[in-house]
Amino acid sequence: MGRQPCCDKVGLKKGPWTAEEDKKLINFILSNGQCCWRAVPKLAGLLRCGKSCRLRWTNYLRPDLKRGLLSDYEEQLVIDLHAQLGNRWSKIASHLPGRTDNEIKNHWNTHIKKKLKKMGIDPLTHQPLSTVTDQSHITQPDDEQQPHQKQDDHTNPEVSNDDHQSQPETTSSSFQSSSVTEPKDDQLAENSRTSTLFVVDEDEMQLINNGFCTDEVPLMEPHEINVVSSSSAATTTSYSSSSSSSSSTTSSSSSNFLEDLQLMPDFEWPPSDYGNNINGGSTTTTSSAMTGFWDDQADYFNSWDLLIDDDVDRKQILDPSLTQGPETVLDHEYWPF
DNA sequence: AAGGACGCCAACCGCACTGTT
DNA sequence: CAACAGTGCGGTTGGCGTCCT
Repeated sequence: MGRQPCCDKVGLKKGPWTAEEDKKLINFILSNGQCCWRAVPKLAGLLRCGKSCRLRWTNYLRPDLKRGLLSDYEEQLVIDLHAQLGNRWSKIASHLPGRTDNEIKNHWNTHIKKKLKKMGIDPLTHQPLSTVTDQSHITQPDDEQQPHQKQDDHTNPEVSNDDHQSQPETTSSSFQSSSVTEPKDDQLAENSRTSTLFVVDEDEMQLINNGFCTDEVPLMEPHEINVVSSSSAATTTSYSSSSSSSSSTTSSSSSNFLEDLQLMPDFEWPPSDYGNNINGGSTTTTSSAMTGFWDDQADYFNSWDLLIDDDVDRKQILDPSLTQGPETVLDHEYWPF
């Protein structure tokens, strides 16, 4: 039985998103939160499939995203996590605040892979290349084959949701980490306890263990969403078209987008409090940090009229008593459908 | 200066998983 | 329990920008 396509593709737009579309999507999620992605394009007036909307939001528009190249620390963390998790990018991303699986995946394929190869380490097995090739070409003639059996994990009935019992021995490589643990993952936790290479300090450890999961974070406050100015919204140029890998152009693509969307010239993005608190604490801390930011930026909402047309929606967002806290803005119960 | 090669990344595609009926 | 709907995830691709010749 073939799966039904996620949406009726006839008449739907594909390709890079325009500022206008971004605005509509932000506007809609701002008012209604994240739910029922299939319904989003219709309700938001977008000629996109829901999947595309979700992707655009999670990978690009979400305000808690970090932009720019991965830091050395993040990169090392990715390498380390990859040694344990394989190509499970979403899981890896869950350990890197503000990073998306797509971003990490891209970074892995474009930067880290090469780096490791240069260092004489096989990016697939995290073993020294010489010994790896001896072993790998026997069972994995294809250089790109996955050592961690990502797909098989899902289909193996003996494997639980977190499915790491199928982790091959190769994961206990020199890149094993002592710092990365997943509460639900006994096998990985066990591996982690026995490995030593990647050491982080306590704060980092706390950050990692608290699992600032990007997938858990989308509870965002409306004030976190940059407002599209009428001028930038008028353009039909795709922001993504300016993206590039070089550091200079990366900033131009990523931050240009944010800059373009900013309405208030002195608006700090991301809020310094936000970042500091994230780096220093748990998701709970983050939440309170966000609340603090929320308070600080209360006046900011006065300029939202161009984004939110519906007064009621705005009141719900602006009035904490109506929202019962910022998070409720995205509460699914808010959805009238 | 021109154009081909390469690198990068946003977005798409399709399968898998999970929850609901 | 099967069928279906919704969503998540990872692999792949298209297009743009930069580099190199």
